[in-house]
Amino acid sequence: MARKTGSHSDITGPRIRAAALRLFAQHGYAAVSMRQIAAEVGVQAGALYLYTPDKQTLLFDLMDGHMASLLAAWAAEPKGDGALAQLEAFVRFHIRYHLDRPDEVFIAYMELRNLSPENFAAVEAQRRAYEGALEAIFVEGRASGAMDVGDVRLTVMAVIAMLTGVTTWYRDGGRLSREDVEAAYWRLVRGMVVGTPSPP
Amino acid sequence: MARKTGSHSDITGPRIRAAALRLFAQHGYAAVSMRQIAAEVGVQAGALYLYTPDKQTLLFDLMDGHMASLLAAWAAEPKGDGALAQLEAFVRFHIRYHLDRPDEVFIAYMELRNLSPENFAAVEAQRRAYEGALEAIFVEGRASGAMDVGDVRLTVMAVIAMLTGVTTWYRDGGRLSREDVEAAYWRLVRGMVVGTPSPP
DNA sequence: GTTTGAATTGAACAAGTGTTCAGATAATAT
DNA sequence: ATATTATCTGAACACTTGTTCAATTCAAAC
Repeated sequence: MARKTGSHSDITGPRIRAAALRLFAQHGYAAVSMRQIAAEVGVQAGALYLYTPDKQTLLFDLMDGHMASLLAAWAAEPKGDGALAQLEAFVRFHIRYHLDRPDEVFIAYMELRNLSPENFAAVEAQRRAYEGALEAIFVEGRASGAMDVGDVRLTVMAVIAMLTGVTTWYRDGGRLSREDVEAAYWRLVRGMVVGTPSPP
Repeated sequence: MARKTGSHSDITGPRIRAAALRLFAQHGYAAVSMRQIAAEVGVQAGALYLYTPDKQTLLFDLMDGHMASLLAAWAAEPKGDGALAQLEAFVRFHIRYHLDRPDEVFIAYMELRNLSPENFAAVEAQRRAYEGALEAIFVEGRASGAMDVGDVRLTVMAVIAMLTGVTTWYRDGGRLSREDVEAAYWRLVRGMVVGTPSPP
């Protein structure tokens, strides 16, 4: 036997990416075999190569697609006026977007070392572009006097690490709602950049 | 030929752990073979099994040992009086300790999914104990009125994620000294928990 | 100098790896 | 109903995987 009934290229392609995403996130790129991905889709391993040239490209497409979507979504986000309003928008956007895509986020932060040098450079460039968006907000906030930012680069890295970490502990249906979480993180970030009353 | 000249059990054991640590951190547990570890030590793959029952235990020992050392080091750290002083001690300790052991930290946060269920539970318990140390500081800080902490658990996770993230970007000999970094992060954390002047 | 025992080799095992491809099948176009 | 083509199978390729173990070698004890 060969081709299954109801098989279509435009349905199998996305299913392969979805299966790879799930399995890579759960077990890690190196620990997942092409045969496992194929089994999840209900297809033989050879069929995967109709949709991806190799395993490495499969990983790269997932990460590259995720970063591109992230940048596009932030570009399309309504930002409000003033640096503080933009910072709040960034914080809430980042949390919302990341909580909606835990597998993509996990892969994008964990599988960088499994990318070939060229693929790594491409993903890294997108990551820096995203960090640049937050950096621009801090620069403007400092210029306008709305914020008291110390080292901009360090603050960017600190805030992003803090926000992204939400995916490691937040679970839907838990003690806190997503709105609770957004508000709590915004309160923390706000405290980080609006000068404290009197340093000791 | 068999046994090499100058080979000793008490020298090979640590060298195996060191090689495994380095390779696991660089390429990931699943991507590193026992033969690669053996080659790094200058020994045949079979010899590794004099020092570890299997690959999984090798990983677990590294992670378990790291968490145990971390807890012991924090317990031995001079903490000072008052919740704010203890928080500063925690921040500085965490950064210093983690910057000194980038490979251990990387493994402890990235290879959890490669642990067997029992081993995972053991490491997770130690992680929770460490988080508990920070949680206790926040609880005391709130009780004494020295801090304005919202959700304690969320704040614990946020601060630890933020601090641990320092290992992803800090490089010795770069623009900032370790003292700069410690001071900058402490400033940020302080702002997160000492009430801001006037919420909008 | 001989015996003893720990440390290590090197080969073997069965299973799994990513990838290729000729051939088989089913949907589509005629 | 027939021909065409995109889709998928199943087997094969050469190689790597974690782990075991009899045989070998070296260092220390006597």
